Amino acid sequence: MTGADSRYHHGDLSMTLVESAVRMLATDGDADLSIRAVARAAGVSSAAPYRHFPDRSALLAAVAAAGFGELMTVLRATCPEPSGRTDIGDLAVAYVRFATERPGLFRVMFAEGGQRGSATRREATAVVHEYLDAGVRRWLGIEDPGTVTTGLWALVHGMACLYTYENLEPADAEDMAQRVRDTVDAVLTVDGR
Amino acid sequence: MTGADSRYHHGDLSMTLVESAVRMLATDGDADLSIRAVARAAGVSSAAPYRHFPDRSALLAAVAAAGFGELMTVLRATCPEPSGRTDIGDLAVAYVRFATERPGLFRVMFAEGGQRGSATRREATAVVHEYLDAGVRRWLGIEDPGTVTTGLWALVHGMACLYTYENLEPADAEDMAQRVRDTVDAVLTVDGR
DNA sequence: TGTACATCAGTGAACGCGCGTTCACTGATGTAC
DNA sequence: TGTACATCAGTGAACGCGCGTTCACTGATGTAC
Repeated sequence: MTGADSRYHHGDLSMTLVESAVRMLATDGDADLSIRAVARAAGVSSAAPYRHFPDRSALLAAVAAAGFGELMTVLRATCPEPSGRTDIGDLAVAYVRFATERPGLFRVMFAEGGQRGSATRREATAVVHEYLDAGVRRWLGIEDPGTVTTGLWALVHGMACLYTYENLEPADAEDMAQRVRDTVDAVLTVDGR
Repeated sequence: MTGADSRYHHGDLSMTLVESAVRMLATDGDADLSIRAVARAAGVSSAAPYRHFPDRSALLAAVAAAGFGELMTVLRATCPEPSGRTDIGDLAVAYVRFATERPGLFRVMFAEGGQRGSATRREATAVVHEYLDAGVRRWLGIEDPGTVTTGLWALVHGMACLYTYENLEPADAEDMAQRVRDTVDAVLTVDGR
């Protein structure tokens, strides 16, 4: 996302800015990420970011993109090649944990970063979808599991939102992991056909 | 939420403010809902709201509460006593449609309105959960479907989020309704036990 | 019924603030010769 | 190798803005007598 910046002779400010923003969100999940505050955190003047981003929303988009990168790193580290129901459960836990541990970044990724439906955003979410889709395909052995994948993603994403914004009773990390697993299991074994 | 205000001799400003805020969110889903802007929309001075709400977050909380009221009205109108899989599908469609048609209100309800985990918020979401829980109980005929209910809610809420923020390809209302139904069906009939 | 009074919802001006963005600048860097 | 120059990332001051909140006020209302 911040590639092609290495030619800048004064270090890689655009990457530094994104990292500062991510750190701010880690410290305060409700942080507002103003250009000025991010510049301050990065130790540069408030005009400096404009050498790298045309405006505030471009910075937010870059932060969101970095967030999607981190999410994919976490998911792949959890399970490089998901292929069974246990893997799905592990991924669900990792996804929800990512959201609850980094609520600010999660918020920017899915609600604020970049204008809705921008190409960059679409690409980032497509990566998540394809990764999950491949896993579901291996798991169920069906050709095109698109709808199932969307459903599973929505299920996991929904839990992430509800837990992150404390619409479901909070629990410690271990407790939450178990609840997430139980919930996925419960939905997948409903006998409602 | 705005009860006990009828004693104000100058009309019911607190209700007017909430309604103005809801209308602003309907016009612009990304509206920021500042005290001043809401007061302006309601046709009063920017100090007037402070006679009814201690601060901005209290106004947001009232707007969120109104939103939950509207959501429940929509759900109950869709299906007063859900009891079968078709009903679940209808509710899913209604829920997602509510979110995509009123993205601003939806955002305030679940992400911004009132501090996270406040009692009011907890109560509002509990109403949603209990309504769904009763439906799932009638549908599956089991005593305590808590986990299934949570899962279904997360599934539906996840779709609402992903469609609202255009992380899933947008579609017209009818198309979306069909996709939502298909997605719920797909997840409920996965043979992964 | 009429009047004096207490209440209190709403006013309008003011406060201090942080914001996004622009602009002319400066000074470190890399390069052509 | 040394020098003059072009580049351009970062500066610091400034702009105009809308914000949340406070405050002394005013004037319509309801009520006690």
